[in-house]
Amino acid sequence: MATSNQRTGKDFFLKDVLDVAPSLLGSYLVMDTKEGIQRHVISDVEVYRGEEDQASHARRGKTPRTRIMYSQGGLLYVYLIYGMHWMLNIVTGPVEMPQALLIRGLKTIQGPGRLTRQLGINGSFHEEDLTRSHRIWIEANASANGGYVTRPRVGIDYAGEKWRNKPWRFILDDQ
DNA sequence: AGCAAGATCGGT
DNA sequence: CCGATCTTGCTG
Repeated sequence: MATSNQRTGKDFFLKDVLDVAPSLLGSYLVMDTKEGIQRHVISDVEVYRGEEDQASHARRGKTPRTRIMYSQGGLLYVYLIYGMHWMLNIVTGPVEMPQALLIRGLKTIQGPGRLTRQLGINGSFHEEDLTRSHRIWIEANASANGGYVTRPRVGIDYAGEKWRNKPWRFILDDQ
């Protein structure tokens, strides 16, 4: 019997970000564009977890910028860095627990700033709901291989030794 | 109001 | 290694 890929629902995003990260690897980031439906395999993600995490934007608590991270999982957190690169994040976990996953790479496009530019993701996607949006969502990949490696996160030297060294970057095997 | 820093990237 | 480019949040 033919089965089509199904949009990932709310429950998937309500888990702890450290559980969501490996299960997101291999899944499809799906976009509905003028050229039709595009599916990109997610291959590289990074975890930001709690106010204690000195690498996270939430380290200084709830501010206008970080308010989105305190939302229920399933929303997008999209922000501009260095005045030119849009960063694509997925909020995870329950309300009032600031967590997010930075999408660092797809199988076909490496680099968080490069992939948003190529896919046309910008500030208009901020706070978009992945479980309801008609232009962007996540689909499970039945043929995904579960293998991955972990590495320290990139570009967070300011976070101090304890947080700098957390192996919270998750990279799919066979890259 | 002013300022320093930043979850990056592309070119020397 | 360095500059681009602009938002954020802290300081005063």
